[in-house]
Amino acid sequence: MLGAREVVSDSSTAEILLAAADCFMERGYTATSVDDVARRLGATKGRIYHHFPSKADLFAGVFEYGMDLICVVIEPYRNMPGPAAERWTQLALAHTKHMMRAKTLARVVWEGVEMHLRGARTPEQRLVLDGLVKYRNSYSNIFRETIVQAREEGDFHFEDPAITVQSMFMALNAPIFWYVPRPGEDEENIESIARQVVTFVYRGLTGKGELDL
Amino acid sequence: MLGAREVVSDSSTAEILLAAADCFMERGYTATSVDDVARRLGATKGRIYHHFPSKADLFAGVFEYGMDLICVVIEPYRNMPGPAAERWTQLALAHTKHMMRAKTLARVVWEGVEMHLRGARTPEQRLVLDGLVKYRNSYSNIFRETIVQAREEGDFHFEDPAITVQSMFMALNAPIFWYVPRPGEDEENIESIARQVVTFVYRGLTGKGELDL
DNA sequence: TTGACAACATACCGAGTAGTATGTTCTTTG
DNA sequence: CAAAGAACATACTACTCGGTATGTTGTCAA
Repeated sequence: MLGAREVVSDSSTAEILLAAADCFMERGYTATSVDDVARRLGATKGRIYHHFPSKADLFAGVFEYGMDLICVVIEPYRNMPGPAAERWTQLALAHTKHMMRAKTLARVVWEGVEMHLRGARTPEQRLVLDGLVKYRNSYSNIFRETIVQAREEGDFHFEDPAITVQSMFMALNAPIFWYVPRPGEDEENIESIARQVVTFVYRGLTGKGELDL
Repeated sequence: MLGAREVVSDSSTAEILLAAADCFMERGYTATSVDDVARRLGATKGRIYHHFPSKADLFAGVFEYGMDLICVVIEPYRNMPGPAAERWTQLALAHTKHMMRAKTLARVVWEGVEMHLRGARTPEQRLVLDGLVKYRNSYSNIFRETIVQAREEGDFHFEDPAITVQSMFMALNAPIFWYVPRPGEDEENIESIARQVVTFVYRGLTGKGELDL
């Protein structure tokens, strides 16, 4: 996607990406030094700069890796036949579960979007970020088209699609901020949480109740 | 709240807080230097360090200022008589509108919570952040108690209150990430957006529809 | 008038940090 | 087996940042 990088088949590069994801999640982009990532690898900067031209590109690599993963996760449901509302449910469930399973990568992607919204940065970093956010937008468009179609089919009800997609994603993504994996009871926990979160959003999309102000 | 600082009556200190809020929002905590804040003020570090012992305390000041403000905003509805569901609607509307009107401060508060969730930091910074997050939790407890009461009254339906409160707040806070104030048409815009967002969440809380998986 | 203190500005220090230039070792290929 | 390049490690530079120590100016009470 967007040129530059082939699929991460190199195992050394993949190892760097995972270590970088951990660091970026724990401290955030600016607070993470390249030396931090190297330390976590038991290596030195040399290794990282051999594979990535800059810290920004390392971050971009993690972002893209995270996006690639979640795209694979929801792929089976993208073109599912049947009502759009049911397709949305499967997409949302897969998405939300992945938010918890790959919490680290998900938060890096989040920070990437946040950084982009902040603006600023150097012109070249803008270009990189713009590309990444375009990737991210193509992902969110999958959901957008689905809920719009479900509205046309009479199952979902809302006014502005843009506002609705934002509200929806924020709620679905929420677990990446508070979910803490507990070894052992993980899988059933994830299932239960995802079900509750998706139910909440599903009701928000299907409900007809108006506010009496 | 939590000792240390009296109400911000000093105008110079207040000016510093607002400039700091702008900087923290634009670049984030770590990427914002004390010199950045000083530059925005047309001053130097000396002025800031005269009023705040450290960068962390400056951040804490902004956080506390932001929390003080939003507490004032929702105060009129805290003990509103009548059904909890209606009280929640008023609270949520006031909250969401404030997220857009005071977007800058709201995002600083957000980052404070995010920083706390990351853990790490020095022990003393932990103490400061812990206090701030306690403040923030007392705020979210207002909403928590309201929705639990509304459930007892039969208006809201959900399983785990913790999960529900998180999903709710994420959706209500969403505008701080994408709302961009447009001069002139602000107020009606804010009203419209807040109404749509709160309606979405309201339906999520009241709806009964189950997922068919 | 004067001394004391508040409210800053200026100058500086030590600790990082992104990035580079170069050395070293291992692997692959002709 | 030799030579070339990949995959790092080491050493270094230029720079930034949080924090402090100290200088300067205005204000105000005695």
